[in-house]
Amino acid sequence: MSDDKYNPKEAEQKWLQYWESEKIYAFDAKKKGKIYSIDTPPPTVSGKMHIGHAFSYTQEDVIARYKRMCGFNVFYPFGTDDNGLPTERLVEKMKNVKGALMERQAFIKLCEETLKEIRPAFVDDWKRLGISCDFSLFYSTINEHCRRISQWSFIDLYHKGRTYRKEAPTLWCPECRTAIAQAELQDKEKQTELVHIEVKTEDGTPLIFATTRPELYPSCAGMSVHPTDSRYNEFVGKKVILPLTGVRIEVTTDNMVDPAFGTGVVYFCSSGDAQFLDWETRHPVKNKVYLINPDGTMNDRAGSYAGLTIVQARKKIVDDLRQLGVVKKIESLTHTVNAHERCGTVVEYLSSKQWFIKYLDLKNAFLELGNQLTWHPDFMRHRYENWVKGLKWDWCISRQRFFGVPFPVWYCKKCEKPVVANEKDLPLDPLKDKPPILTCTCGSTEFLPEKDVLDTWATSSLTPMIAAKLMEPTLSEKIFPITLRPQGHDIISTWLFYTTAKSYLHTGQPPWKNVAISGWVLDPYGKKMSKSKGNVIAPQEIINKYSADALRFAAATSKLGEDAAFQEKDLVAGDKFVTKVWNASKFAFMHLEGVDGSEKPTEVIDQWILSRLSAVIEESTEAFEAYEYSRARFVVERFFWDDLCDNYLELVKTRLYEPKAPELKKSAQAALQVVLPAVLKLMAPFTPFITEELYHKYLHTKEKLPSIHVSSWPTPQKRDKNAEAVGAVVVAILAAVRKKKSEMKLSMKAPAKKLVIESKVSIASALEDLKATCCAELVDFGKATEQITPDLKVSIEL
RNA sequence: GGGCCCGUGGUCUAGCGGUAUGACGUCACCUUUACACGGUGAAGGUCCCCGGUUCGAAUCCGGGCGGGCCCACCA
Repeated sequence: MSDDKYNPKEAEQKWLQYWESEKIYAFDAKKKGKIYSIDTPPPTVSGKMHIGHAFSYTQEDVIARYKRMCGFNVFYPFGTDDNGLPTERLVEKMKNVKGALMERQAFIKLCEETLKEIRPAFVDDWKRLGISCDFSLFYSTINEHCRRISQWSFIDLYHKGRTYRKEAPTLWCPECRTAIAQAELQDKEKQTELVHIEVKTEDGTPLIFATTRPELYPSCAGMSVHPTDSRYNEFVGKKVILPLTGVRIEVTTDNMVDPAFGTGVVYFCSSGDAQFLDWETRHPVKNKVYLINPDGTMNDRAGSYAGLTIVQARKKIVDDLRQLGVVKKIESLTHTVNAHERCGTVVEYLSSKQWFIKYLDLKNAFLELGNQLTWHPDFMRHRYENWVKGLKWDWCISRQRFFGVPFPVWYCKKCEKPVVANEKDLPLDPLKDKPPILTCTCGSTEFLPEKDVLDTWATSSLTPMIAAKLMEPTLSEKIFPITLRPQGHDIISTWLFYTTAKSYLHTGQPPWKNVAISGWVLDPYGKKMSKSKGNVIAPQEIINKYSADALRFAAATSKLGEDAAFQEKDLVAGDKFVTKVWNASKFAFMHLEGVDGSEKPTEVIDQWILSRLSAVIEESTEAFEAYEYSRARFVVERFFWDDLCDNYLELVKTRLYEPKAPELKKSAQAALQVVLPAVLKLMAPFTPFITEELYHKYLHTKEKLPSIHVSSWPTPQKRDKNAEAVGAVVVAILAAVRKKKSEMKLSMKAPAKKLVIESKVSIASALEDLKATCCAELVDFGKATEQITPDLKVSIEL
């Protein structure tokens, strides 16, 4: 027995299979009582699980396991997000194709097949972590179930008057050739040139403006200066003539002009320009000119620049202006521009027809909804509020892509009136299916299908409903609103906000009760991990090198909402913990053979450890209830290592091996048979594999449950303050003796000739245990010399 | 420019009103019948800086400095 060792590789595989085959984590639809439901984040199928996933999914799983042991019927589904642009990009890369150049249905089929091929291995990474999802409650955001709900959502909002279709300047990605939403923007540092161009008024006075976007020059609509800028007073209200195009425009004033930037003169254009949209609200332009094509090239209205890319056009226009002698200066400039987060391309604003969800009028309602949520940690609510307050656009939900949920919409060929599908026919594809009516109100019988697909967020913002509706209606009503939404702070402005918005629009309620926001995993130096920096740590390799338990142990060190630098030493610590639990259990259960439960803890040291255990159960439970799993892990680990292993087990060894009377051993057994199982259970949410192994090895026959993970969370007993006080003094004396022996470079087994104790707390009841552990030959109570604590002095003679 | 978070021994971290927790690393010692993947001990800290509140501050308040994230601006 003593040389048997724990092999995590074998054991973890064994338990993974066991949990799955025995359906340990299955949601019990028939069970009565309280449900704890989780809106599990569906990871985007894009390669592999990364270390950030490994940490955050562990953190939510720890909570799920705790709740399950507390008796909740835990509803913990698992989904994958494999809809839309990210999948298209992945498939294009894997299969070396371009969606835009393929036949539409062939590309969709290729996406579906590719997903089918890679999904199982992808999901396996999550299973390997030991998360306790019910994997039979599975969804993919592109499957029928999700398409149905996603299309229903659109129709519901359409009938509620919350969707509209409009031709308007929209954020546009020229690389992906689709409209995108505000939330999909990312900052990008860019090196560019600020070109100073001279124009003249009608009477010939020169005026110089500076721009980073000279390619938009053909659509120049006006110029502004700051109203208090004395340099330009004389220009206000006058017209200037643009060289090259000959267009006359008026100089106006605008408070938004920064006199210190460039020359203090702003020119604004009626196309491809974020600034214009803002300027236009104050300086209306009658004839807008859009210069840029959906693919990022210049169109016919750009005259001789037609067909050039934006970058080419910029160069050519500057060259042409230079030949006219009006380019006065070119400065280089680094500035931040908006780029599409999926591909990094600088976005443009293009006028196109798109579907929107109208919600800018609901900011206050969204803020109120955010208030109704319990945030873990609380300060994360500011991120949400900040985002809601800063919303400027309605939500553009149409995407000019292929692999996504189709809009359930057709248009009358004659009057363009949209025709929306019936709910009972969902899911459908207007490119394949017929509209629900034969004749439009205008009399026409011809309809055109909508070709656009829905924004992926339009579907993933429905996950609470998608999850709940995996169950039959009466049950899904109990599951919704979901108890917990776990997610990262990077997607508060997308996933969290959109989900809240949709829930409000459909139901008027918040989608969840709690949100738990996990932090990032940074590299050991505190920098963000990225493939380009080469500092990525693969969780699969970590699990192979250590174990899933060790990885989870490390993941549970960082608090919710806090970024944590990845430290390999945390894995070493996890590994050591697993070994230590194994050995301590082996020791304890070896001495518990033959117990019948009639043993009573009569010795004060045994009462001490039991009382300490109760204190730890209280602390751990309290921490878990506040979603502070890291504190829960910390207190249990300290109790286990310090109180239990280093002190208690040493203090009772003599009584266990060579008891002076049988009752003395029985008293220790009475404590051990409570403490060890409790520690295993307190640690089960963190290290589910080793605790399951030990449960089956030693406790299964007694409790007769199929798994420690469906056993009950320990309950604290009444504390024994006297025993706790005695225990604390005994531990302090033991430490003093150990220190002395260590200073003398002696073995801990070296005898102590004499020990004198001067303590305000009487420790007479623990004397035999202390004496044996210190190997003291003689113990006296009386005046001692060495101050240990204010209430304790000892003298040690070796 | 606005908001939020953070700043503790070499490194990471706990504590968040009574001068400091643990891990890793370093050093010394101990083969003690659960564990050498161990045990015992040691060295190592102006708790970012300056004010204030308080009998007392790492902990609360104000102001700096430094780092990070989100948002806005960027002609």
